[in-house]
Amino acid sequence: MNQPESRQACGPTASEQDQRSRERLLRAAVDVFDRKGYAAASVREIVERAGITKPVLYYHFGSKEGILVAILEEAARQFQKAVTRAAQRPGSARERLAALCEEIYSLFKQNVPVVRVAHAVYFGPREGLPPFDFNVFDRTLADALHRIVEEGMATGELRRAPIDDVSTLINGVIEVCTDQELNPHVTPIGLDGLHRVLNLIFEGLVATHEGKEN
Amino acid sequence: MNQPESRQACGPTASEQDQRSRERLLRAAVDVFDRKGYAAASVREIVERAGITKPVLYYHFGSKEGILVAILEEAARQFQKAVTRAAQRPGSARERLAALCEEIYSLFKQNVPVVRVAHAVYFGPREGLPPFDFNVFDRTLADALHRIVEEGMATGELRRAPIDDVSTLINGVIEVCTDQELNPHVTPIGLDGLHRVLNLIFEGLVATHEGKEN
DNA sequence: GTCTATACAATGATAGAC
DNA sequence: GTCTATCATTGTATAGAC
Repeated sequence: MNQPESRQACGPTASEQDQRSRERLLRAAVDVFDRKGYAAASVREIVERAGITKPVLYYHFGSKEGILVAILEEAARQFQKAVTRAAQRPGSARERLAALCEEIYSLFKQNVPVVRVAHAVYFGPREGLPPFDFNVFDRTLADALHRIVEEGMATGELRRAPIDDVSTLINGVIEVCTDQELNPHVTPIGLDGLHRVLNLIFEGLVATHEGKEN
Repeated sequence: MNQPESRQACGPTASEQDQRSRERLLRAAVDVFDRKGYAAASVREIVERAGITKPVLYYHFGSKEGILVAILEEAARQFQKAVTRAAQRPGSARERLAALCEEIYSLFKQNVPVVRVAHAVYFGPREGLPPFDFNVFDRTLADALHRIVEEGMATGELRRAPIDDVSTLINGVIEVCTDQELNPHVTPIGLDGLHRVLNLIFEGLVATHEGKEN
């Protein structure tokens, strides 16, 4: 995999060819898993779409499950990177929460097929699960949310309330907006809509706030 | 199916036996679809679990897909019934929205396996879909939400805002709470949590409301 | 590292008796 | 309406040559 490359430029190396096949397989697998579902996807269709043959897939990933795990691991890396990046931004709690939601929404919007595959596996059957820790997504997001909300309450910017409830609520906003991107029959609310909904929960839905102290 | 029953009570009728097999098959199918996923579920396992044989399944439902559609249709009926019942309740917009959320949450909580199956198919692969209108769920809920929110704004109880944004928000609260029931790794927020989160969005997250007029 | 050819298990569905 | 027995197809995975 990592052998030194002391050679002239005269066509693809063996390991370059290697990487190219790997990437083609990953792209093809995401596409087929997305359209057919993991269980109904056939190795035959994946390799045909990648323009190579079956043994190449088994050489690189060992099994059909192996290529799914590789996809999920890459998705988890991207997700953690995005959340970490957003969580480190400066500003008020409200700004930082909005930035976090925006970051995740954009990431999902740019990778809809992968997100659909991950979503399907996450909520999918409990028997026959691939060896992958699905809760990295939850934990990563929950930690970031918890930290920001806690600070927002400490500075008095946010109302006192159970932190986990607030996290759940923000989680719901992200979820409902991203889920709209996954469903082909629904017209997504978009980034603007996401911000409008966030404003709603910060300002509150009721018109008169006579009893808001606590 | 509906032949008259002019006979003494001396053991199960043919049509009674019929219904019994049908129900056993439906229960077994929900269980196996839930655990293995629709595509990975085998007819063999379903009929074994139901304690009957393959031809009985094909006699009643025609195909593996047919039994899935039957499950979804029954789920849609239950859902519409629950939403209609909740939407007709009296009270303030806030009370009615809470009642609607509670009704749906309770229905889902009492039928987790079926909901998981429906959820998986709803977000599942677009190719190989069963002949079923998945948007009955969306439309039923969206209509009910729209009506209540509209009335709440007309009476001045709720702040003026895009109705669809408010609907999306309530939708997100329902979604995030019910999704927690579907994921075995997460401890659900429960009915109390649902109400706390709803209170949060009605009252708003920010501590000081200096610019809350529109 | 990639190919051709194939092993072998499991699947959805049906024919025909009762 | 329910059974036994069976079919044709498709699936994942691999052996062995290059």
